[in-house]
Amino acid sequence: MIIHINLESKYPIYTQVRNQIIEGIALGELKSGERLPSVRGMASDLGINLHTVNKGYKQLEKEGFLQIHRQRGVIVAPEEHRKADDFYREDSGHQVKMVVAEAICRGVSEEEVTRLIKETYQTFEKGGDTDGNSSH
Amino acid sequence: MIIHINLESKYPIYTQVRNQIIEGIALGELKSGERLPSVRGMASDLGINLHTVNKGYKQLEKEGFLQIHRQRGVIVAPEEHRKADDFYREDSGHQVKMVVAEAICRGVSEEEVTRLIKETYQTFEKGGDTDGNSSH
Amino acid sequence: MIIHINLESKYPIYTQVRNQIIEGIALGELKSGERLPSVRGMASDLGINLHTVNKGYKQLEKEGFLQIHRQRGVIVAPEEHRKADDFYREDSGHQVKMVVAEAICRGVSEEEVTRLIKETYQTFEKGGDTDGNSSH
Amino acid sequence: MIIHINLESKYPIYTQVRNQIIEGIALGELKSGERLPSVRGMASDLGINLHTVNKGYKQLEKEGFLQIHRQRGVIVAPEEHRKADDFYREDSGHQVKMVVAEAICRGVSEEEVTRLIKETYQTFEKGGDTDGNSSH
DNA sequence: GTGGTCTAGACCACG
DNA sequence: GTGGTCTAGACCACC
Repeated sequence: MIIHINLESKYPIYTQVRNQIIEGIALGELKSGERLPSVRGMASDLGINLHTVNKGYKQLEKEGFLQIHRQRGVIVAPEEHRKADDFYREDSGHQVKMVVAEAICRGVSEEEVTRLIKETYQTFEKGGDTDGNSSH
Repeated sequence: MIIHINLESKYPIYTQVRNQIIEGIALGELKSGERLPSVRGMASDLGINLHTVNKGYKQLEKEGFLQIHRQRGVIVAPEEHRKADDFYREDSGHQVKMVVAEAICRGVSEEEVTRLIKETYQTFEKGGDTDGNSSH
Repeated sequence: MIIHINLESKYPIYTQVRNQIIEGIALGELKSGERLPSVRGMASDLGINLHTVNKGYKQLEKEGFLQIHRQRGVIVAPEEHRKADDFYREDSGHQVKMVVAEAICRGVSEEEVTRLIKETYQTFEKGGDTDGNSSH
Repeated sequence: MIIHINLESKYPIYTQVRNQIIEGIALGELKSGERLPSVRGMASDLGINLHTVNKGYKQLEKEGFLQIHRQRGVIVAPEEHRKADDFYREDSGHQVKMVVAEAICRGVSEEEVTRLIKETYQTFEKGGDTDGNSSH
C-alpha cells in the first residue's frame, strides 16, 4: 500500500491520506483486520507531519473504516463496522447530486456519467488503480 | 430560485451558494442570460456578507457558469461557455473515484450507485427544460 | 469609423471607445480637424449611455487627441497638440516594461516581441497613412 | 525584493503588487521555488491590508506565476507553469496594439518603440534596477 | 444602483 | 505561523 502525497493539490494532505486509504480498502489491498503503519511510521515514510497522519486516521476511525487501539495499533475495521449509515447516505447523495448537476450544466450526458461510473468500478475490481496520483 | 444556507455545514458558505446556483442551472430554474440578484441583494436575502456572495459568484464566473458585468449585474453564461474542459474532467473523475471507492468499502453495489445516479438525473429532468432553447 | 463595443470585455466601455478612436487616428481613418459624432449621436449609434461616450471623449481631450467645443462639436486635434509629453512617456514606458517583463517570465523572446511590434505597425500602415505629413 | 506602493497611482494596489512581482521574476530577483513573504508579512511591510496582498497573490497564482500552499506559504512557480498560453497572447497582443496606436498618434516612430523595447529588455537582462517609476 | 477596491479585525483549518 | 473564511463598513468606477 503506497500513498502518494501531492503538496500542490488543493486537497489538504490529511484528506489525501484518508482518500488513498479508502481506495486501498476498495481495491482489496487493505483487508479487514490488516494493520496499518503507526502514525509516526506513516508520517516518516511520507515526509509529513505526524499530526497530519493522525488527523487522517482519526477521521477514518470516526467514519468506521479504521480501529485505533492504544496498544495494538491501527487496523482496518471489519466490514460490518463500515456499512452504509444515514450520515454516509446523506453525504454521498449530496456529492452525487453535485456531480450530476455540474455534468448537466456542462452538457455531459447521463450515459457518459454512467459509463464513467462503470469504468471506475472496473478499475477497482481489476485491483489496478491506473490513475496514479492525479490531484490527490 | 431560493438558496438555503446552512451555517453548520462543513462546506463554506460561498461554496453552498455556488453549488445551489449550479443546481438551479441544472434544474432549468436559471436559464442562460437570466439575471441573478446583485451581490448586495443576495447577501441581504441570505443574511450573509456581500463579500461571501461575491466570492461564490466569482468562482462560478471562473468556472464558466456566470458572467459578471460591471454595471449590468450577473447573468447566467450561455451553454457554450460552460462546456466540459480538461480541468473539469479531471476533477469530476476524481470525485467519482472517491464516491465509488467509498461505496465499495461500505458494501454498496454498482447497481445501487447507478440507480442513484439515474434517480438524481430524473429529479433534474423533472425540473423541466434545462435551458438549451433560451436563446431565441 | 465604426466602433465595436464588447459588453463582455474586462475593459470598461468608455475605455473601449477611447481606444478605438485612438486606433482610428493611428489608422488614418480619423484625420486632424475631422469631426466626430456628437456625444448623443455616438451613444445612440452604439446603444450605450451618453455619459459613457462623454467620459471617453473627455479623456481623449485631456490626452490631447480631441478638442471639444461647445458649438463646433468634437474634432480630432492637430498633430502638434498630441506630441509625446512626459506624462505619455512615463505611462507608455511603464506599459512597455510590463509587456516585456511578462514576456520574459513566459519565455517569449525579444525577437518575438519585436516581430509582434513590427507586425502591429504594419497593420496600421496598411490602413493608409493620409494624416498630414507625419514621419512615422 | 523591494516593492513600492503608490497610493496615488491609477493602478489598484493589488495590481502594483502583482506587477512588481512579475518584474522581480523577470529580473531574476525571484527564482522558481523561491519563497515570497507571507500575506501578512508583505502587508505589514507595505503598510497595506493583508487582503490586498492576498488578491495580488491570488491573481498571480491564477496566471501561473505563483503557487500558494496552505501552510507552506507562497512560492514562485516553475517556468513550465508560466508558459505563454492563448489567453496571454490575446491580452498582450491587445496591449501592444494600443501602445503602437498611441505611439503613431503621438508621432513616435517604429524605430523609437523598437529601441525602447530593446532597452527595456536590456535592463532586465542586466538584472539591473528598472525601478525609476514602476507603476507610480 | 451595480460591481470593484480597500480596510479592519475575527476565527478556523492546516501542518 | 501559514493561508482560508467570514464579517462589517467605506469609498470609487461605471452607466
